[in-house]
Amino acid sequence: MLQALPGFRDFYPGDCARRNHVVETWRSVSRRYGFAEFDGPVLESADLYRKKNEEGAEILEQLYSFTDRGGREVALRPEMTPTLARMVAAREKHYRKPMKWFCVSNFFRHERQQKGRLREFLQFNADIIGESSPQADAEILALAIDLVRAFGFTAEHFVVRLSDRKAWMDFLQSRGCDEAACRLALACADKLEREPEDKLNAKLAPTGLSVSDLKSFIAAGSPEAFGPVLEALAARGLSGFVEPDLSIVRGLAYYTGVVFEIFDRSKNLRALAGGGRYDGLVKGLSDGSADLPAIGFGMGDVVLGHLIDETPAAAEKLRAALASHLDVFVVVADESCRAEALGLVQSFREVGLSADFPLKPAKVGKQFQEAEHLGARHAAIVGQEWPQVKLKHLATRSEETLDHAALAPKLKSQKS
RNA sequence: GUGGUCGUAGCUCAAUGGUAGAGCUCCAGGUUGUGGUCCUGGCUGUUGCGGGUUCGAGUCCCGUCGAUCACCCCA
Repeated sequence: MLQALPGFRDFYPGDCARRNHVVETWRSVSRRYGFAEFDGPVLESADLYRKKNEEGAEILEQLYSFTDRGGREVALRPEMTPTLARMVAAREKHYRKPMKWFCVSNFFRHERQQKGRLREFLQFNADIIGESSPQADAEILALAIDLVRAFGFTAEHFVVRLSDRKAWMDFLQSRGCDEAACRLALACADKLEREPEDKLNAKLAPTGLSVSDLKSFIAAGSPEAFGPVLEALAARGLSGFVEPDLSIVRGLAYYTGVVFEIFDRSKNLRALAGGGRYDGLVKGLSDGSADLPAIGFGMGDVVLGHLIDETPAAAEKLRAALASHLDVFVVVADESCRAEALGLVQSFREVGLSADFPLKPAKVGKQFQEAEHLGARHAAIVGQEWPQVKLKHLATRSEETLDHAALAPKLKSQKS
């Protein structure tokens, strides 16, 4: 039997409910922060991604690209930032600054899948464009923290590691590194925990630095630039979620200031989210037509899902959120009353209650079983008593008899 | 792209080279208009696919596809 492509997922009803819950959580927290949702096309010109990655970057290898029927080279989007930069550049003058935008979209990368990494995934992105102050940095960090907290995680489950590319560049330049040497040194700093010291020292040779130089810079701790950001987070009561950690450099070349990654405390998983300040990127991607400072981050659904599953508190919160809740199941106790039952079902649905009923004749006992399986709160029994109807509250097993016309208004008022 | 591990029912897994099984799910029943439990019965397999070794392969060998983990990389 044909199955889904490697790294692509089927969303059966349970998976879909889960995904929707994640998306709705992202959206509600973002709106609380005053961010506006946007989206762009799933398919873009391949040039959009080539422009940003001149030097044979991995991401171009991972592009789902093809030639469309019009002879254009196109690609499924592997990330949002180029699209965002394009959109911002096109209408930059129409929006007041700062622009606080977020999106929840699916992305595609043709790479070998493993834990926390698929070929198609959902990612939340949030950016503040047009504001360079540390207040914007703190706002983005606070959003990232509250986004994770909204799933039931606390400071014992995750941590935001905060670093600063500018501090790194200042340090490297003070040691005489040119641009290429800086890039090389940052790449090595990113691998300090993963590659043996002598190998890294060999790589670092052109920069005139050594592993111990990098380590002592990291050990020097928190640069002054963190001050305002940390204060703004402290004022929100969010200090406990952030740790200055200069060992975070992130792979991308375009970051210019604060960078951060969110990790689970057990460090079982790859980064839950990551981002930073990229003040030159909009200008670069728009060929100079718009020059705006920006900071943003992304959070994927795959690692987040793993962490939820591994954290009892979060898993329980998700389970509770997904518990099915049917307001009322209409039991057709007497088939001769099916028409009346249908009318009753419709009256529930028209006032906004969720209602279900058996599509074919079934014994009353089976119908109650069905009501249970569907997680119904009430059962309404339509039979010989019509126009009177018995209403049963399934959890308490209590019953009352009401006129059919009174049922929908009653349940509706109870619910609200 | 490189390497390790693993592919048996819808799901989770058994079966020394010797007749492919269990639990759960699902479906149907358990006679009068009331429940998640319980009882009975039933369905599903070219053991991922293709070769090979063997009297005989789910089991051993090769290939292939898929899954998974790591490397790489992480926008």
